[in-house]
Formats: sequence, C-alpha cells, structure tokens
Amino acid sequence: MTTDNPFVRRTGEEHELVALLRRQGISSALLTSDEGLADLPPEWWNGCAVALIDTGYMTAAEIERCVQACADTRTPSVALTPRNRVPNLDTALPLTDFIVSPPDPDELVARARRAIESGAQSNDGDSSVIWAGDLQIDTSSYEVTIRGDRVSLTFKEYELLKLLAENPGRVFSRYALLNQIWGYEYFGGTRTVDVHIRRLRSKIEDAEHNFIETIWNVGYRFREAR
Amino acid sequence: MTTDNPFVRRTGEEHELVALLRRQGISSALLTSDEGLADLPPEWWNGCAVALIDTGYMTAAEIERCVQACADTRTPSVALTPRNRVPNLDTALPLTDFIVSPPDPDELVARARRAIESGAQSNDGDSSVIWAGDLQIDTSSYEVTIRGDRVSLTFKEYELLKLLAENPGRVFSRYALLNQIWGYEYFGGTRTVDVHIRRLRSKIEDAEHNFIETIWNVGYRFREAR
DNA sequence: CGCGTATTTGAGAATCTAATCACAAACGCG
DNA sequence: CGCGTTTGTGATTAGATTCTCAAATACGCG
Repeated sequence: MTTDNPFVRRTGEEHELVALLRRQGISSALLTSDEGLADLPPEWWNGCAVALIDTGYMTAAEIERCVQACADTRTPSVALTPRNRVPNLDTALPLTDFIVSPPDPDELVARARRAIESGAQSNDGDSSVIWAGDLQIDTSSYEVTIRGDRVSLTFKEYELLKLLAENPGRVFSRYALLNQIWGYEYFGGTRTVDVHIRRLRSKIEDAEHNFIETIWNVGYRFREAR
Repeated sequence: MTTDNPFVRRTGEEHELVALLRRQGISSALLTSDEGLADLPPEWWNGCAVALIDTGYMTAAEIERCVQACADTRTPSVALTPRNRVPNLDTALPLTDFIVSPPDPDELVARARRAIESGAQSNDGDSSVIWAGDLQIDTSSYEVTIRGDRVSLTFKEYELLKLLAENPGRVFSRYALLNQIWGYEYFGGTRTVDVHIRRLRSKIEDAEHNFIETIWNVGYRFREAR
C-alpha cells in the first residue's frame, strides 16, 4: 500500500489506526479527504483490504464521494463518525460499517474484519464460501465450483470435501473421517472411506490439479494452498 | 409483537432499548436467552423488524443459536456485546451488526436502521413484486404469473414458492420449511413437504422450465438466476 | 529387486431417499 | 348440511447413493 498519497494523511492518531490494523494482519488506508481519489490506480485499491473514512472534517458531499469510490472499487469501507454526528448517518450510503470516533481499538479491528468478511461474501446474504485454491465451496447452497465450473457432488462426497478443505494440511485418519462424517463407528469397512475419496477425486481432480493427498498408513489431507 | 414471551426478558435497561427503538418507529425484540426460540411462530418474527441479542450472559453456543434463528427467519440481528468481549466476536456468525454495550442510544438507532436496510436490500428494494426468471410473484396481490400466464396456487403452495423464490440459491431443509411455513414441528410428516413441492412443481414447471432443485439429503432450493 | 502391506479401482448389490400415487381428513362456503 | 377444494399421510415405485468385495496397483523397506 502506498503511504505517500496526498490525500491519505497520516497525522498522529490516524496513522496509529492503520498501524493497529496492520499489526492484526489487515491492510488498510485512512481517507481524510476525497481529493485525488478518482485518480488512484486500481493497484492502489488492491493493496487496501478495508478503507477507513474519517468523516470528522468532511462535508456530506465529500463523504459520499469517498464512500462511492470504495463501493466502485469493491473496497469495504468503515466510517469514523463523531458521536454527535451518528444520527445524521445516511443509511442510503453504500457504507459497509461505521464506528464512533475516537474508536476503541478492539472494536475497530472487529469491524474491519467483519467489513472484509462481508465483502468476501459474494451475492447471498448469509452465504459462507470456503475457498481452497481453484475450489469454491458454498456452504449455504451446497454448491461446489472448480474454476467456475459447477461440480455435482453427492451428500457424502460434499461432506468429505468440506471437512478436508476446511482444514487444509491437516491429516484425517480413516477412523476420524468415519467418526466425523458417518457419525459413529463403523463395523467393517474402513474401505468405505477410500471409495468415497476415490469418487470425490474423480470429480474434482484431473492430471494437473490434485487436491487430496494420501498419507500412507495414516489417512488423507487436503493440500495446503501454496 | 408479543411481549410476554418467556425468553424475551424485559428488565430495566433492556426494556428501554426496545422502547427507544419503538419511539423511532422501529419494532424490535431483545433476546437474552435461546430458550423457546425454535418454537416461535412465524408471525412473531414478522412483528420484529430487528432483533437485539444481549450476549452479556450467554454462552457462545447460545449466541450462535440466537443468531441462527434470526438468520433462518431473515430477521436482522444486532448483538449487544460487552467491550471486553468484542475481540471474541466470531466473524463467521451470520450477524448483521454488533454494538458495544451498554449502547449509546443514537448509535443503537443508527445500527438498527442500517441492519433493517441491509436486509431489505437483499430483495428488490421496496417493490412488492419478486422476479425470478420467468416467474413473477406479486406479494401484495398474492398473484403468480409465469411468462404472463396467471397460475393459481393454494395458500401453502404460494408460501412455499415465495419463501424459496425470495432466497434463490439458498437451500432449505424440509425441517426448515416446516418451521417457516407450517410454524411448528411436525410429527412424522416430512413427506408433507415433498408432496407440496410436487404440487407446486406440477403447476409452475414443465419440461423446459425447472425452478425448484432437489438437494439430496438436504432439501430444496430455488434455482439461482444465471 | 522382491515381498508384504496399503491403497486404488471397478462393478454390482444393498440401502436409502425422493417422487409419485391414492385416499382420507380438514376446511371454507353457500 | 353438502359439496368442492385444500391439506396431510401412508404405501409404493423409481432412481440415486452408498457399501461391499475382490482384483489390480502402488508404496515402503530390507
């Protein structure tokens, strides 16, 4: 994230907020004016996971332009609003969230996280999507897509993939998988797991894309993202 | 909104919050426990534009159940969270917003408004007509037309279609449908849902138009618009 | 390299779920 | 009350999923 943009003023307290978020692994920018906003290159926005908009000294029109710029670039936005101006907040603004300023650090971090999360959710209100490389698992619609293509999985295959993909790198023994997905101990077939893994693989993997690794003598795991 | 529900305790400060919102024209309920939540009839939720969840004395599991109940009924939810528990907020929860408790009145009103707004946006603004592909559902006149032709649905069929079509892509389990439309848990009859789905399908679908998808082992969903 | 063991694979049987049907009960209404 | 409509339920059927078994293949190790 470029730090020398003219309109991203970093004086005293403001700078601290961005630093605070960075310490939490969140890249942010603090907007204190709408000057030059329109001229920012797309790359700049890519380096900014969430924009803080300090509305303290802005006019309503300025605030709107900042909020709009964020919305246009799909950057989540959190407005810092003095307590006495909270009632004036325009609910029609495409603002992701707001926080009373001066903000409590924990609350700011929480709101920044939530703002980023909410942006990640595609269209559906409460849809939660697990991304795993080229794989996308939508747990609210039970849909799995691989590089955009829809994959049709059976229930058990889906459960298996979800469990593995939620825990990339973690190795699950067959026994553990049986317990987690089948819900009770099986009499007989630990082979059952193998077969389901096989069918799952045949649906989501091809020569150049391999997701599920076999750990000999132990079990299976989802390949960690590189 | 019924005020004598056992789990919606209205003691001192809490009651004031609901009253405060009502003075602003916002109907709300304050949840302080998850007891009896599942048994609430759909009408109850209709009278509640936004739910305040006082997380102060709840366990994480209780909170999750409350939040989930709101999400299931598409009621916006705002969690009242003590300052020291803000960092523990689970971003994965389908919570609409949160506010540090004890809340500032103006901020609470603003967040309640925004929460309600955000929920309303999920559908088509303020139009009473739901469009879903060739299907048009007029919620003010209870009329359904498909490519202009009027379809005559029974009450339950209409309710079912409306719920599904309002949430394209979202999967509803039979259990969820029973709760939402029938309003209480059924003894035995999950077949009931199947049969109503079938009757609905026979009225709105034909060989080349398929709206309702079956998700094996899970439930049904309205096909997402492409 | 060769052996024992673990995993993968294929195909069919067994099981389970959803769709369908037929009918009964409940409801609304003149 | 009698009739038509809507809703609920059990039985049956069709079809998809899951499980099992055995053969083939891959791996680890001496």
